[in-house]
Amino acid sequence: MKSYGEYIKALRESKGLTLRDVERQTEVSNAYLSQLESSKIKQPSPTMLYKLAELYGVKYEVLMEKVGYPVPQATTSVKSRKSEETVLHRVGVISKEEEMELLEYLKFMRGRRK
Amino acid sequence: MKSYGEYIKALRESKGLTLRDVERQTEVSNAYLSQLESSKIKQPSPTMLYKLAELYGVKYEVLMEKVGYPVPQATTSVKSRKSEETVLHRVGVISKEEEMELLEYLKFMRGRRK
DNA sequence: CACTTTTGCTTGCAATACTTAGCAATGCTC
DNA sequence: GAGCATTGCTAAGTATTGCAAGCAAAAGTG
Repeated sequence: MKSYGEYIKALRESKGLTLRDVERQTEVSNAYLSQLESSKIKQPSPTMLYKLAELYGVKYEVLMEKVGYPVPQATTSVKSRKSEETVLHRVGVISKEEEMELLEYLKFMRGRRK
Repeated sequence: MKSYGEYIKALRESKGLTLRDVERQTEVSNAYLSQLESSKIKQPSPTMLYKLAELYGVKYEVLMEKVGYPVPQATTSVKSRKSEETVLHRVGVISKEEEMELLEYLKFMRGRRK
């Protein structure tokens, strides 16, 4: 498996850009870019990856994955979509009584706010 | 806008977990968790956020966004969730603020009952 | 060839993520 | 109430991110 460094280096070169070109357009120092391309940085920040993704025209998630971060939509294989985000799922099982009470409270909240 | 710290703190408390409970289940030190909950860490790593998202049953992207990282699908604020057939959804779209408050209230409800 | 500019890279250095150790306050058990 | 465990938190330490400065090799330019 290719290191993420080789990957982003290939991207840059395919666009015919120098490290300093990229520095100008992304505000990331050429020194740091160089370290990135040789995979010397273990955990580059998402912000950095985003800037590069934008400039190179690749998906942000792809870089995230290359670096080894967990990626939202597990592009890799099957992800059980079990944890759909619903408020109910977040707080765990809710009894009927609790549910009723929460609904009451939500109603109250909304009435109050307006 | 509520800080990300308050948000994840509310999540933990709504589940009735202590910092050391979370430490055991996520391998993240309770000291660090405490710092996270008071937003003392400016850029917590995606890996950390992922662990918390898993444990708390929240979408990874939501935490990423709260922290201020770019998110693949720039889903800002309200975001209508896909209509799940949960009671809360029947009531309509729930904003982040409302969600926060509901979590608080659920915590209160549960504490009261025992 | 001289001389300048451009290129990728390395070397400190400040900032900060994350941990281990330990504290004060609260809660439990007898 | 004494003794012990649990709670959240801070302090101090280590490691890593990201930058500014500067270097040697390569590439113009005359």
